[in-house]
Amino acid sequence: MNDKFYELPEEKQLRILNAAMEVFGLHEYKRASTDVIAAKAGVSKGLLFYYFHNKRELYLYLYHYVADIMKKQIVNKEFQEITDFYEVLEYSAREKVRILEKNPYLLEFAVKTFYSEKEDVSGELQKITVEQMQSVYKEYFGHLDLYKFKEDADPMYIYKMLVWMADGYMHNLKMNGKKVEMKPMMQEFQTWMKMLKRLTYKEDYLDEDDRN
Amino acid sequence: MNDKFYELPEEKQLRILNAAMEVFGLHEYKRASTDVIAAKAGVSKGLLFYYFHNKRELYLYLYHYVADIMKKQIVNKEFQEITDFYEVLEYSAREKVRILEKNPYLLEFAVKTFYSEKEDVSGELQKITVEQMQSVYKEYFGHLDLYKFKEDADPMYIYKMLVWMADGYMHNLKMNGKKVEMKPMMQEFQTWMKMLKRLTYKEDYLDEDDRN
DNA sequence: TTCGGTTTGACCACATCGGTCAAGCCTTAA
DNA sequence: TTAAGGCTTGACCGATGTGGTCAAACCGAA
Repeated sequence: MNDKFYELPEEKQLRILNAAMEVFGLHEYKRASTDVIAAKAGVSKGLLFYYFHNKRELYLYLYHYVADIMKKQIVNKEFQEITDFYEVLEYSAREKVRILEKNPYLLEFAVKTFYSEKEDVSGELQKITVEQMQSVYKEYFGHLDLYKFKEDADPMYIYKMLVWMADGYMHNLKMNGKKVEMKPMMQEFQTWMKMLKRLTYKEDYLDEDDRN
Repeated sequence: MNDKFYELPEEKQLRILNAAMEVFGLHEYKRASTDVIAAKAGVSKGLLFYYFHNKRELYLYLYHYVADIMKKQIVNKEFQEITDFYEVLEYSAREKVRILEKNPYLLEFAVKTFYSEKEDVSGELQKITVEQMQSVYKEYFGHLDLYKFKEDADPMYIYKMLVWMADGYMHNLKMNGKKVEMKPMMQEFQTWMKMLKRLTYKEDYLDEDDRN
């Protein structure tokens, strides 16, 4: 890509990036039209190709951009200092939702990126995602107080359950044409967590208000 | 559509239907190519349009076909006679998975059908799905022993949680490029249900082996 | 006023796709 | 053996949409 892109006013960069995220998020790679992206960004197609020499380059840049945002937000100081499993989950859930509110099409883009066939871009992407998943897992479980769990409760498993539920929950919203909003989603998420905590923690580590 | 289609040998009907399910499941409506469908079915494009006069008709037929399969399997005699919430869930889960094993692309088709924009087909579909959802809900909850639940446990809510988890679980599989298989999925599902049962049923209605 | 980088959008060659149809194939019946 | 008629083919077409190009216009600084 053309490094001049970075010298654009941030507002213009964002207009282009967000437009691209929206279109790539709404359609699969091949049908995501550069014409539409340029139009949504309020910019000529020529300019788009001036900064990103071709569609593939734009897509890949976008991918790294999105991945960076998410990683930076989640793996930060505050995060490292929390040692309770459920507190970490709640914290990072909150952060994630905050990002989604700021970048409305980030979610769609991520979903399409993971679930579509990717075609042209396939090889390169597959590698990145797997690596990143593992690194996130490590980050999550490295420094946690796992002794609070009952013997027969596998934290990794609990974690996955919650992820699946969140995933399914969002799909359900989309199916009904609703937007992904912070408040109700966090409320759901907290209900689930409370329940699971009560189920999986040893008696000693349950607070008074966990119990009802 | 041309009623002659029904007079084809079933094997040929299925070849066409399955090919269409695969292609519509893999790509969104507009990019699902009739050329490819015909090729996968081992049939000329001309023949495809001889039986289904246009793409839209084929798609709509396929939708009803799939919906029928699922409904027939789930809402049957055996089903009506089960009155325990969790037994019903397990039964219908097992049935659903059995169907998925028989029709490998049914799942993909269903997912695309619910989540894609549908464009041309939109209006008609939206109505069908909503109605069907409600009818399934009624079917599910109409004749169940809901008194077994603790006061603060909402069965509908539990049901939704399980649906979300299953949804998320399958997406997770797909993300890792794995197939949706019966055994591990049912195992997961049963673990979830056991846990939820222990949490949500009144003490009196828990069997001995629910408790560990 | 000039100059160089930035921005435009008409333009192109190409690919894809839904749908058609004249022609062939094959079974059936006389 | 032949004629009829329905089933099946696939080359073909017009329409649409696409990524990418480029000469020209624009514009701020010197």
